[in-house]
Amino acid sequence: MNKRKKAVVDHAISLFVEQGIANTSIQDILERASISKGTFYNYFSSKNDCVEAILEQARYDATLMRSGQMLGKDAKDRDVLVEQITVLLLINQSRGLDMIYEEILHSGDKELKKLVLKSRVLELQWLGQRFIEVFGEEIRSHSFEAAVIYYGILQHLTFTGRLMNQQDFKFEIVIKNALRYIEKIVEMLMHEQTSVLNTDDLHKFISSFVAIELTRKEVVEQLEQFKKSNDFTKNQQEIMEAVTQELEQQPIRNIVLESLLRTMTNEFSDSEMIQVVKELTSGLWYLMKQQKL
Amino acid sequence: MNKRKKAVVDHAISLFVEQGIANTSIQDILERASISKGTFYNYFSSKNDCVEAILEQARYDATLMRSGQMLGKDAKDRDVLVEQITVLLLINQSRGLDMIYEEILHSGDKELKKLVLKSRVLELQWLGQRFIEVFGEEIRSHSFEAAVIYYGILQHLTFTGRLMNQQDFKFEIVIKNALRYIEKIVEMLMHEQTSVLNTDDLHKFISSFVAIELTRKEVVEQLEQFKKSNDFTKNQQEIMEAVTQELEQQPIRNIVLESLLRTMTNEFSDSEMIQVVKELTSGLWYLMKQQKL
DNA sequence: AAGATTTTATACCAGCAGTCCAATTTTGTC
DNA sequence: GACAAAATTGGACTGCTGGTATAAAATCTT
Repeated sequence: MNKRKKAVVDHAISLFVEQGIANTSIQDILERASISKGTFYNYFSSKNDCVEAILEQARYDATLMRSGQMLGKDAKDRDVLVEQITVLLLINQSRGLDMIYEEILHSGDKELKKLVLKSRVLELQWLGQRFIEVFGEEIRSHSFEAAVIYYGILQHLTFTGRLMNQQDFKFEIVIKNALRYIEKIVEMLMHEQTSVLNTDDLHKFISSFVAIELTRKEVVEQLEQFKKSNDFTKNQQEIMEAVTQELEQQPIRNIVLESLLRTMTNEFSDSEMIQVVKELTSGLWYLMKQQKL
Repeated sequence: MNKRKKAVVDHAISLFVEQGIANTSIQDILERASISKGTFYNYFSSKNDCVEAILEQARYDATLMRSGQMLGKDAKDRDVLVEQITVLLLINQSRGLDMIYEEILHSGDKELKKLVLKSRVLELQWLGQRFIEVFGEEIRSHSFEAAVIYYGILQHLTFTGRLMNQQDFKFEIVIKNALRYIEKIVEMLMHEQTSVLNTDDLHKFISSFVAIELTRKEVVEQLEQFKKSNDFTKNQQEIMEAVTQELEQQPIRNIVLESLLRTMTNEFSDSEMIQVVKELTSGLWYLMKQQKL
């Protein structure tokens, strides 16, 4: 993204945080960013487009940060999980993004809503996955519901804390406490089988956000398609080749595939294909974690 | 309220539920309600005023319903609590009010936000109070935090359930499950003293929503009213007298008043007046902390 | 220096909330 | 039923919004 464009985005964020998205007019943005209307509409096709750029940027930063964070650490370690959640909440809060998310999520705009919803579902899924890693494979069938409950506790407590403009409000404590609560709740969920979210609906739901309809074969085909084009760097070609190879193995070595996917995402991060690549990898990731590869 | 005005409110609600508040123009309301612009602005001074009327109406209905519900029932009975929460959620959902609440709460409009916030805080306080009745006096200091957590769980689960447009989503089950979760959580809260919400801030916060409009004079008058009744114990009469005296001093010695208020709340804790007394004391507490006495 | 691109500044459109007001209809009262 | 008071209508008007269009100026490329 252009340097100046990025500056506009930053100014827009600060305005949105200060007075909400709906209450911020484009005129406001123009004045704060010291640009003309023409320039704004040269960068963004609409106000929504500007918000989308913000969300995009945030999601990009978050995934980048999180993937770097786990490297070489124990997936079973609760403290690592706490740290991961903390970091995410902190960067969201420091930028005021969580309030923006909430506003969009409860506003009328369907396009933006879908975007935020998508990242939230992915977030919940990620958390559910991490719960499985930390609490054990046996909670798998309740992991998503646990994640939903966990976020509920977290969000309401922080929201109320912020409302009370409590100075000594410490994220880390809430995160840790809630984690211990959720541990007990998961126990009860398993012991008494009292799920609320129907698992069938759940899979349908998640799939509608993640490209679950992908099968291994389809991914391979798509990668073959890609490779025909010549617009790729050597690195990009090689990593695609490696992924294809791994996908054609039986059984697939998850650890290897995981590593390759991470690298592939990195390798394409500056490319225009990044969106497509991300959908592919997240689809594969989902299949892998669901053991459906 | 006028019959016709009520019809307008109902039409407005249906539109707000269908397409959100922000996305509903006054023109839309005029057309659906088959009235002219002049009439609308004869009823309401603004669009916000119309929304406020809706909220007012809802709050009125809710309190009416809830007060009738408890008559002659055991305050300690968990099933009664479940029933109370269920009824409230059901009427809110059936009218689509909860979505309206959420939209307002996460929108930019400060006036409406304050209104919704107020009813939500009162709601939380009520729930906390009921938790004390059901789970026992010893959880008092954690009751509000428990209420916050409870609502968090409830809201997130129902939100996600609705998102998945799950047909077999049963409120009652969520409410019951969450109640058992909260039981465990309260246990942990008490056992390990890991509150997140600072109690001092909490009192300030709640007080800012309850009985702000109280002035010192009004409190004194109300206490005088009380003292005319003979239904009080000697202790209760004496503490009321002491509070009155202190309030008539200039300047008021905060430390003394604080102490007296605490004692008064204690002394009335078993009385039916406890709610009124609490409103009085929290109002005073707020004034005191705001140095407006 | 010439040409391409970006930026600016402004005028313009339609839709919005809200005001104002004269004309009309409904309603209450005798 | 007559008549005054009150409620309702509907349109003109203001000022703001998001968004379009465009000619002139500034900046970048080569």
